Amino acid sequence: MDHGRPNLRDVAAHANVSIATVSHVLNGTRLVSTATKEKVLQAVEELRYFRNESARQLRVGTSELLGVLIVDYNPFFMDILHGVEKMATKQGWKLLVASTGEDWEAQKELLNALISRRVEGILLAPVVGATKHELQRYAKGDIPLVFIDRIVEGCGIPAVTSTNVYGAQLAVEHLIDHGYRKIGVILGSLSISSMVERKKGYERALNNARIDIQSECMKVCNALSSGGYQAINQLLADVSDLEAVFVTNNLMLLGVLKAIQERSLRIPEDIAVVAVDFQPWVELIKPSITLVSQPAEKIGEMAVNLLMVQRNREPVAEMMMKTELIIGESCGCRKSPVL
Amino acid sequence: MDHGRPNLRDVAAHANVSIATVSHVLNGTRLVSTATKEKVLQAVEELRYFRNESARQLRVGTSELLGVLIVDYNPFFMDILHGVEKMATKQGWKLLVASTGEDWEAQKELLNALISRRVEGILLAPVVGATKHELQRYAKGDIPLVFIDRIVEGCGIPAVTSTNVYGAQLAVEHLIDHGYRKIGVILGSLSISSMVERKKGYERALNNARIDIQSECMKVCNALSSGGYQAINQLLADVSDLEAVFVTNNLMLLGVLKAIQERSLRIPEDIAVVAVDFQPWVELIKPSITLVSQPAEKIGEMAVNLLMVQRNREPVAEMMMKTELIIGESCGCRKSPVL
DNA sequence: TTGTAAGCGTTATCAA
DNA sequence: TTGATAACGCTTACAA
Repeated sequence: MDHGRPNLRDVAAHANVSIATVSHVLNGTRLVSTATKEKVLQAVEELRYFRNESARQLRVGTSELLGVLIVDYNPFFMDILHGVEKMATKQGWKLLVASTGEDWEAQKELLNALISRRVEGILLAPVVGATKHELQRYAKGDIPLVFIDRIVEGCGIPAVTSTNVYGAQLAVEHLIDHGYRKIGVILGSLSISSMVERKKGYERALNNARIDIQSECMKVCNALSSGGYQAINQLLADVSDLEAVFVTNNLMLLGVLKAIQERSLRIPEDIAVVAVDFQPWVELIKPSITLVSQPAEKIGEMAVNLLMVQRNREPVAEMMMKTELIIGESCGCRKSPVL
Repeated sequence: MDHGRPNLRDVAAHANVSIATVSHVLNGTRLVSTATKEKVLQAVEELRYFRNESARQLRVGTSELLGVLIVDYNPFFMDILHGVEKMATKQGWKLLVASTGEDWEAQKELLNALISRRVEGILLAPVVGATKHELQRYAKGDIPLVFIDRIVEGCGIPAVTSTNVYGAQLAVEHLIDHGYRKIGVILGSLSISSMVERKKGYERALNNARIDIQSECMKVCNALSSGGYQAINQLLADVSDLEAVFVTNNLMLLGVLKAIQERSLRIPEDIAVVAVDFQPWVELIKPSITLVSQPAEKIGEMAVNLLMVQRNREPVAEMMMKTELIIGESCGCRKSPVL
């Protein structure tokens, strides 16, 4: 019931041709004389005809929609979305976007909605609580699924992530090179693979340097600005001789810096800081923040590529994008003065 | 052709009931004995049945999709999207999101795609070059359209914006109250209503204070960080005795601050700064930036509300959300020290 | 309490 | 170069 909208039949009648001819003109799917072609196009214009996609989809089976489930609308996922849209557009696909808000039930409902719409593929940042078993059911379906940013191991779903362990290790080793020994780390929920990996990188760096890992140096909080704020305050309370801190995402960094400013601590003299995720604003902070940067946009692009590979029934696995350590001054390095 | 997927008929056969019964069970649309209900549900489970939305939509006419066309994936539109999703979810709608990248042709193509999918409504940040005439055609259709953030006047399309003129005026008047007379303004393209309005606010403030408006104090640039960077440099070159600058969005502010840092200018002693759009990071800048803040999330929520009002065929017009001046130190105000 | 069947607007296979 | 027509999978009047 397409509320009074013209359909192919209306256009056909208006142009005095058959319904099939109109369809073929619109799709360029067979030769039509220029005369009738023009008649049809004019009728389309006059009646303001717009094809009913759901009818087309029902007949032909392709939705030309890409489902993207992110966690929330934060800058990191925005960069990913940008990359995703760029690649999706090349296929003529549009984006069905939703945020799960780290809620497993919401994610389930959204996955079902996407499957019901027969999207061409699903990009998913799996949510805390996502269990292997339940996700495997979705992997079994004929809609290709690719994890972004995070992973749930052992459910055979390919993923695009970044070299989190290595990046974290690099960052913490850099702190160690500066001579710091009491190094704290602020982590989001450890049910999320990326956080587990960053923790592992932190531990490796300390182990390699034969520094004891102390549980009070490790704070787990909600991965938001507010969490970072609380965590750094706890860290400073619990570890009196804290020299440096590794902050594992951009949102938490905001809270950490806020708390440090409130306490009038100097960076890096009183406390050195290294964090994860580059965002343009960090260049403005004084001293500039040393960061492990992930190529978020590239992650988005690769995820769509991986999806396409998977649709061709080729075997695919995890793909890790290279992180990079961007040296600022917050670690203790001195920047050469600007000319 | 739903590639080997089970459909209602399969489920019905598997449960030994009619196709109608299955449909009714799934939709709770008529009384079914608990016995058969269970049989059906089990069949659904066993066959992993997922309703084909396009078939439902074809039959019933509703897509339960909301089209959202933003300009790009920047923090301001993210906040809007967050609000939009919140309200859309209450209706059970999903979001079809795309960015126009300020490209009129892309916007046209995207609008057509949304209409073809029979979305329940369209939220649109109209693009530079969007002419009244062409947009009116879309307004005539039966899909409700609401402008967000920006407006194209005289095409009878309702909009949710913010009090840009007033906000800008307030900001510039605040600078004037500090005694500044040489006040520059950095604007994005003037084909965008919000920028025109902020310009108007700037001019009003100067006029009210009987300050001459000088064309070299007004720089128009692309509304990105790079644009802000170039614009402030030009401004400083052209106006040797510049005292203050009003920056009309958050992205441009980034570039402006970067240039100011590079030149080692002090804020507010050498140049005072007031800008538009609050983002969390500005709290970390020293001195803190004085800002006109727009309630971006609320704009998104209201836009969906307006859409619904419009669907009920009630008359609707423009709706302006209140901006707020957040006083920082960059204008010359002294903040009381933190306890 | 359940079943039958028409029809939503396309595309694509025949046939002319 | 064009037309008639059978699906696609669902909802929903109407029957039983």
